[in-house]
Amino acid sequence: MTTMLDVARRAGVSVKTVSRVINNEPYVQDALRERVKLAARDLGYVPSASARSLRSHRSYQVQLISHIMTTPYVHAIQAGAMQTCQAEGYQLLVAVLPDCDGDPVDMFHQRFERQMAMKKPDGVILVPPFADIDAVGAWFSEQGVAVAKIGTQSTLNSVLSVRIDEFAAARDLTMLLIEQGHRQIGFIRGRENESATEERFRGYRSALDERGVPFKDDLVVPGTFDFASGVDGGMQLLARSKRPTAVFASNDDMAAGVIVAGHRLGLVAPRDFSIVGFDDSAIAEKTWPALTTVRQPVLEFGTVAATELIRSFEAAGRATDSAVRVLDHRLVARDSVAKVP
Amino acid sequence: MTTMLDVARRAGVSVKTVSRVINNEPYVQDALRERVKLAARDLGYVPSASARSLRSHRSYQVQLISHIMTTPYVHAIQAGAMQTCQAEGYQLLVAVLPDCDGDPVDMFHQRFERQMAMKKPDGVILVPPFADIDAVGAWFSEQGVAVAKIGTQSTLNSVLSVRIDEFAAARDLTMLLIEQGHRQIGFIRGRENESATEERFRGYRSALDERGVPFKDDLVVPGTFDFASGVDGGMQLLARSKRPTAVFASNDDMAAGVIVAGHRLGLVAPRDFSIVGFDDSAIAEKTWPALTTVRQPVLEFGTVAATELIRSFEAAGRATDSAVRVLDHRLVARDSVAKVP
DNA sequence: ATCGGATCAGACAACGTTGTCATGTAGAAG
DNA sequence: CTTCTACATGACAACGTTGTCTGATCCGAT
Repeated sequence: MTTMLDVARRAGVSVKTVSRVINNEPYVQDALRERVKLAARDLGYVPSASARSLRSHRSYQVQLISHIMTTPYVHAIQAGAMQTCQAEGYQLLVAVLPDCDGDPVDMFHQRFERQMAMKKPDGVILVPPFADIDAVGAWFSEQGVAVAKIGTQSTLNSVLSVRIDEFAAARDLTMLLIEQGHRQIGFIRGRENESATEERFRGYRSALDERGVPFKDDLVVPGTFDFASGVDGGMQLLARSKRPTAVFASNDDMAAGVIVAGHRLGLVAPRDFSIVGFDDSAIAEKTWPALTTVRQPVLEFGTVAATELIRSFEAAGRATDSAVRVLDHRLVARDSVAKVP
Repeated sequence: MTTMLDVARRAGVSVKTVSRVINNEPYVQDALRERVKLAARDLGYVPSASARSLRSHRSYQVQLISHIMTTPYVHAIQAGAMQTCQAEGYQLLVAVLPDCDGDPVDMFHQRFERQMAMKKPDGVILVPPFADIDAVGAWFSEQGVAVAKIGTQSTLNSVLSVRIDEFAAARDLTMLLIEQGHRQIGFIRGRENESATEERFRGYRSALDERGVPFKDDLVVPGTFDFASGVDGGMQLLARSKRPTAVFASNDDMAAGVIVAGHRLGLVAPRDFSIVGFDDSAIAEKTWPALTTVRQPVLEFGTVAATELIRSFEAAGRATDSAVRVLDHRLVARDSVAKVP
């Protein structure tokens, strides 16, 4: 293994100068800088991450923390974050905290205290539902770790938040249904205690109100963002004698469930009922009919979060500006919505 | 931050003794061992990963390398591997190598040489298509990194391989179709140059031969394991005047595509044609009809690979036994297959 | 009593980098 | 011509752990 010392000898300078060149520090003359770079390239020198982080107390690692790993939403965020991390010379660590009851903050404390001490990540990316628990973000902040939250409304000081305007998106989507003549629109909620659930519902209600469509309590059923709960919700809504003409499922997986529920009842979308999802995840174009939905730039969530995070501790001296990045959403009209006859 | 020195002082021993206790090395008396453990617990001591790996030349990291991050197959493997790594005190790093032409070995060399030098992972997990390129596995082996390959037939010396018997699984699935009276069975292949593609095809052919069903060349169409290619393949097979009565798609995503292709042609499964997939991935139960398929224990692939990997460098002295782990598959009969009228 | 081996514990150096401080140089200001 | 400042470089220690080596103790066998 070639070390800084080897490079230093080859370039005829001290190790410290090599270090300065490698880390782009000032106070090295251009000619010398070039000589060192050349020597490093010649020898195929690569800095040792462990030595570097041992000495500098920085890990060059970003930790992504999620509840579950097998949802396309989390997956896409991971893909985006990884892309950025790789490009910037950071490493993305992925951790999953499985379900467990009790205080989430305690859980985090217990689970991450050890890891934080071992290998303090420079930053963490939090996705829902953790992003929605202020105390979790606050805890990491206290530990001196930069925090980026994804998809949440809740904004905390000194914490970056990346999301779309879920309210507006849900409102747009509902408007589309109303414009097609629907006035009986069922709604399947997401997991409770997540801001997305509430925002999407607010958007739905707002569109109703705005267009003078009466809101009916019994058209709203609970859900948990997963396929099975979509089937349940779909059965509840579609089995009625006077069933809604359209269903707004709070995400695509649940919307796929509603389609299946329809089939079980002998109903085919969009002939017998219209259905919309949310997220534009992979399944949205794999169902029949393909889902009309609203696209979140999920991959971009990941890249933006990672980029801002890295920027924030790269410029360590500057104050951590708690920014909120609201990215654009986009309505994706496919085949699951039809005009009311 | 509390260090070994703090623990040593508190327990009244030398740092080296603390090190021995922490790493479960022999030659420490039980009483002393307990005293040290107590002191460590009292102080909330956690070893520093960077110092440890700087000195011991081990990273306590396992690297998962995949082609693409957004497939449920890779995802499940990641989830399994992570689970094990977390439990064993290792960290799972995830890297994605996007498409690019040229020699894959060159690509790996270029992309990982730097990372290998910086933070030599103790082991790597390779998934298809990389698992199928012997030279890639060999390269890592040469670098002194333990290698585990997933889902590939190709076995290399001193490399662990975790998979199911794809041939037998495909054979079973085809048998099921034949038993339902199908004799015109279309087949959609996977990506070429992956052993899974060939093995599944071999299984299909073998079942045909065994039951005396004539094999027809024109019933086999190409595919790439993704949804869109399933739609294409489905269109090719089902649009014919004399269409097959069943289709074997080499994975579930493509099978979902065939269902959609059917709809486009006005055909409904399983009434107008039967369809089977492969993998039992998440989408298999989200389609209508739900897919009959064969389940690969993908999550277990991850856990087994990680476990064996860790075991292998934990017992560094022992010879690296190049094992092949063949896990059990299971036929999952859902609703996409019907008897031939 | 003496020896030999197994067991136990500690002193010390080393891993490869970066932070601190000291030193040297050149140009500007007095 | 001196003094000051800004820029350039290097010597050295330190980060927290583990590998190596040496020494001490204990037991049973000579």
